[in-house]
Amino acid sequence: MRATQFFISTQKEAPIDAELISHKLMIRAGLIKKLGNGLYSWMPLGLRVLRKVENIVRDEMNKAGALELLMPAVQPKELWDETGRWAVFGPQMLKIKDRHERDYCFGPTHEEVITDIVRREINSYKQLPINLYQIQTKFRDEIRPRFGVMRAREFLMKDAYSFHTSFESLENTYQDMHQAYSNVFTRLGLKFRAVKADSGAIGGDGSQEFHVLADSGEDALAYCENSDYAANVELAEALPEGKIRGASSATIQDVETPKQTQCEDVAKLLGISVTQTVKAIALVASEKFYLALLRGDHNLNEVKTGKVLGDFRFATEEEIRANINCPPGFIGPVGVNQNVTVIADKTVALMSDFVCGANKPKYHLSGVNFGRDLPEPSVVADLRNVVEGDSSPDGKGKLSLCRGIEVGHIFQLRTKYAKAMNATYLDENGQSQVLEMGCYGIGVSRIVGAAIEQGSDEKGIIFPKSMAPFELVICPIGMDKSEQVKKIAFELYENCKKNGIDVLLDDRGERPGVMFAESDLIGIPHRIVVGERGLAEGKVEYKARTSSEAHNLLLNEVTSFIQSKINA
RNA sequence: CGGGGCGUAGCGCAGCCUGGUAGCGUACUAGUCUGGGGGACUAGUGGUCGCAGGUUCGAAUCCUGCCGUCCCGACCA
Repeated sequence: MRATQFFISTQKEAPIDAELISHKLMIRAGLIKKLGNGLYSWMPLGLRVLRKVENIVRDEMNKAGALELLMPAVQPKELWDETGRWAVFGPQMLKIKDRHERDYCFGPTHEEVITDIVRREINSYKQLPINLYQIQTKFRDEIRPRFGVMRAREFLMKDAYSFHTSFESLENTYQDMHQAYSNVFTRLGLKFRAVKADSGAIGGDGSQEFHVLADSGEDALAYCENSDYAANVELAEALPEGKIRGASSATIQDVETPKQTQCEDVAKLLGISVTQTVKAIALVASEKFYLALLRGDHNLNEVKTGKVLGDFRFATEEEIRANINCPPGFIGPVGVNQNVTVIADKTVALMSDFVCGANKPKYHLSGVNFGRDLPEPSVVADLRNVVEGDSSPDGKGKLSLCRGIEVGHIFQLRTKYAKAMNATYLDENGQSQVLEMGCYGIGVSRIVGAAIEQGSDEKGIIFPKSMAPFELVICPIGMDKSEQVKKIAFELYENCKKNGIDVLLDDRGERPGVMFAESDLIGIPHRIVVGERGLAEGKVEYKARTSSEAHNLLLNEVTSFIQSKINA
């Protein structure tokens, strides 16, 4: 591609509303343009990157035996009523009406549509298993779109759906998809990790997420250094230390804590470890008032808590005062009335001689013990987020934490959708059976942002070679002054093209600084500079995007050298 | 949806408090000089100051409402 026949529109300054480095650089490099909240146009340069990602995803899906199809983006309400998800998805689904006032949505996902296709077309066990996928635009009316294409409302997704006669068959395909996903992210050149995950609104039984590792990621991940255990913190099991509660030795007493409302401050005042304190979090679920007990240094895990209480919310200050007659900051589980249900994290349940709120302003209690000073908690469950150093649930060491960007998610849906939509087949015995189902998503457009989070420097984007918009840029210097430079640059360009190199010839006649700054900004991995200086010796200059040093190449070795770099 | 901020040229901003000629940087156009890391100079193009009301002789500026957008909390590829 010649730059004069292409469209490059870089900016020196990033828009003020861009927070993440990837968002800033994608705007500055002119890969995307914002149209509205969570809506982005992919400019020709950005689309080249997106297509490269898409093609790798497609290739690996095909290799794994999945079949590509394309379903409508707009879907009728009736299908969603069959599974009850018209209501469940709620405002996240963009609902629209046609001219006849019929209800439709712009598809946020396609379980219903694919299940409808399969129940009509698949009748026999002989046709199974089958794995169908598409790469298509989705729309989810996110509560808070942000970070450019990382959390856009409209985005490009690869979604695959498999159907089976047995759970065993589903597990096989699930493993195949797991491998295919690993292949995709490896080929893309990304540092990633597969983790156990919560299934969320999609539902089903087992699920795993694939995360690109980045400090800016929105998800916290826990993993074990000594084993392959890894899970989203939403799900990662938090084990208590030890198995039995220590004996009580202290007597319960009031301690004055005039200003200390947080466990850390109380611990500091008393000169004890924060791990000897217990915090009580007031929650309301189904109109009932709960106190959730956590160790002072632990945090409530809302996904886990939701599994215990169902839909819940934090209590308001008024509700707290009404139920325990005490302002927040000094509340605790001792001496509460019958309206209050105390639930405890597993770690708390094993604590003895602990410190907690006294249910009167400016006081805490120390030396508190279950069974003696207050009843055993009504429920003991895993309610907290794991922290660095917790024991790994597989018993093989300690957990570490890192952050990730979710770029893929695979689910074993089992019969959730097939049952709701009556998707059946006839087995070998002529019996009607419900289909087993799996589904597998990759956020194609998100991957571009995630890759930039992993690869950039002060000059701009450092794309992995798999996704760079061009593999090579040729920068002729003083092209309009030197016929020789121009001639050689064009010859090199033609030669590279002939050899299958994805090359950009910067024939705009820009000054060298501009060409260098822009090609670095957009992340082209390899650069050849053609100038009179080098040509006098029959040489051109090569520099890698990631290297600070350049070196000379003989003209006749350029294409083979670049090819070796690209294939390395 | 709750809390906070911001809407002035493609992008980044000043002007608003104290009402009276709409400005700066960058980008863009033309020319000259330049020519190995976003170069210099000169001359230009480009804005119904988010929208609608109101106050006023006069509103980017003051008041009211609406809309958009961003940040902090609950969703997801």
